[in-house]
Amino acid sequence: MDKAVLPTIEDVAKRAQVSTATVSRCLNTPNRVAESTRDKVIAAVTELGYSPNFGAKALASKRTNTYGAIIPTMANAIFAKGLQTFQETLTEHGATLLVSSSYYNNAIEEEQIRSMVARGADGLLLIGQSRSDTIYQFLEQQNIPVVLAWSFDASSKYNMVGFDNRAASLKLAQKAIALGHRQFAFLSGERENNDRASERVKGAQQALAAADIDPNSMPVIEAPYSITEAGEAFEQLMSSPVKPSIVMCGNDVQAVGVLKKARERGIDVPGDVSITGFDNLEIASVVEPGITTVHVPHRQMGRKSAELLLSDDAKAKPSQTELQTYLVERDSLAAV
Amino acid sequence: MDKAVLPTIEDVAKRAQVSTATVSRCLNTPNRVAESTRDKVIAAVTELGYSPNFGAKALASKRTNTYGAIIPTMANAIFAKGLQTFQETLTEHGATLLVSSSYYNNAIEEEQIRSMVARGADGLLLIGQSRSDTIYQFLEQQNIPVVLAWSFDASSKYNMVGFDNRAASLKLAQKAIALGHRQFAFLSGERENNDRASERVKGAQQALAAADIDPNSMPVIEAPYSITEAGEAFEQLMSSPVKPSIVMCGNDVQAVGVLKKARERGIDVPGDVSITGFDNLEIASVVEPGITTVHVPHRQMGRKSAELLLSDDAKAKPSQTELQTYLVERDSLAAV
DNA sequence: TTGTACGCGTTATCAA
DNA sequence: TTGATAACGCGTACAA
Repeated sequence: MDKAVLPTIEDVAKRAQVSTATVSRCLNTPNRVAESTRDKVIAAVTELGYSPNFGAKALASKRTNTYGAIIPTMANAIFAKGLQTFQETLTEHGATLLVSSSYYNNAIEEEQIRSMVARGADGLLLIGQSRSDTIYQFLEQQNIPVVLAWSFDASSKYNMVGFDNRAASLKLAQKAIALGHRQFAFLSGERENNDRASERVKGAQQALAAADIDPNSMPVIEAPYSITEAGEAFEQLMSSPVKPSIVMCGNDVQAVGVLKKARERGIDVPGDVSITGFDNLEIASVVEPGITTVHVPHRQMGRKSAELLLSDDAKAKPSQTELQTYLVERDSLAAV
Repeated sequence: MDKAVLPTIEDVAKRAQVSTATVSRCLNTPNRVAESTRDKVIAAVTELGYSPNFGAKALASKRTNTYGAIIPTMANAIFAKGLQTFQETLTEHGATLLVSSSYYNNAIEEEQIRSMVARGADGLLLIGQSRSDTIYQFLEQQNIPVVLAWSFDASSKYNMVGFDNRAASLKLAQKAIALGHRQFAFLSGERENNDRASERVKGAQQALAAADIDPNSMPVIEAPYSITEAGEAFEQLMSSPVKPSIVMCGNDVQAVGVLKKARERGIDVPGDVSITGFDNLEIASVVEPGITTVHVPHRQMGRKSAELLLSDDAKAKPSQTELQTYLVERDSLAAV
């Protein structure tokens, strides 16, 4: 069976006895059409089951009404959750979502950006701000609205919807210091090209410095955001001559990995060592003990990003929206 | 600043001193072009930074090289994981992914399907098989290749890449029966328009019947796939006069919710009650005790679905691919 | 192997 | 408020 021949705008025009221009106006700017003719056209449209050809529309209008999101990976729940509301908001406004992933790799991300632009994306959601000048230039040349999310920088020349990773991590570290911790270790995500990860480490270092603890006394070790690899990193950390009283983790997945490994090794949490996470994923709330962490408004970020992209403001002067985080205290962090 | 004027195929043609037809051939069927001219064209393309206009290409070729996935929600990790590999596979083949979500609602899904078709999707990934005849007819009329995933039905007239939910659940129930359980309860996801959920319940019922246990002795209660709501459902289940020795859950999220609530109520797992999950998410492996569950090949499903859609087979005779599941035994299920 | 020329289905400009 | 018509940029017969 051949692909059924779909009705075109011309078929509708003939049936409604108007011009194609009128049909087009009916669909796009209905208030510029007399009600009587509008009714005729709408009738013809429904009778024929007409729906405008996407390619033709894109070609003529130079807009696709689709927006792209390039995230490190959907397998990380924080991005999946944010993406979900991003898509919801787009859908509410009749727009469509294109998705691809960068695997925390700048070169791949750059490729995806170019590909999405070539696909006619009307705007882009990107994560964080560390990428090459080349690609920023490219985006400016193409004049594609962009929103950078999950990070925040008030002085950025781009649209941002995010939160202050450093400040949040600093607050968490201060809490630990107040509980008497002095010997810190940080299990971070890979920091190259990941400003969220590096800011979280810096926040902890800053808290230590402010409390007159040498920031260099805190070993920083990197591992992927995976339960097993975080567990291995934890063993490495604990095999050091001076054992930490607290291990701060780059996110909740790592924290849970550390907790699991600690359990296997008979290390009591928080008796022998305290653990903190980041993100406030469900997983942090169901383990025993619950992970003390930072709540991040992932869903809000998705929504605000979409709204910004859909508004015309995104093309005008850049806007920075800072969202708030807060501490979630559970039992994995205790007084030393 | 206006949107920069992008180079067209004509600009490339002039620069390379060939016709636009040759440029087009160079890009789409390079083997039909002499190497020497090909080099000239490619040089011109890179010098100008040319990239074909998406709308024009779609209009002329009647293809968008874009595929749509409509899933219940990305917030459920199983779909996020499957979607991730689906997208990876598309990207490997130079195709792009459109995403939207149905919230387990048939009417919304139908709307999304129509929208994606209108957007020129070359193929669609859908979850499960329970939907209206109307929409199946629509898909056939439009002659859009479709793959139904996460379910399996060898007799389907559509492409399927999935697994036997009923058989997997049956196996799990049999294991429990072998361990001496007789008093079952089932905490299911909402079964309306969700064949995966209803098949899982049926599998358990079938196992009971086969063991001469009255399937009606197993209360079935529905709850959303959420930790807190599963916990509430569990309380309801435990307030019944005859308490179950085992609660089988529709998925791991529910199982974890039940476990958490049990802990709060001082109910020992598996001492007082056994729990089983479904999906083998990470979350099932990090709680204490670990959740006995069924491993589902989510990533494989994503990949196979994409491959099928990208191959021309998807348009030809429907193909059914059954993937295998297996039991993951942990400590939440024990002898009674 | 290459070029000419038309068609794809809309939107948008301009006149009426 | 409506209609005629020229773009929009590419693919692809068909011809050379």
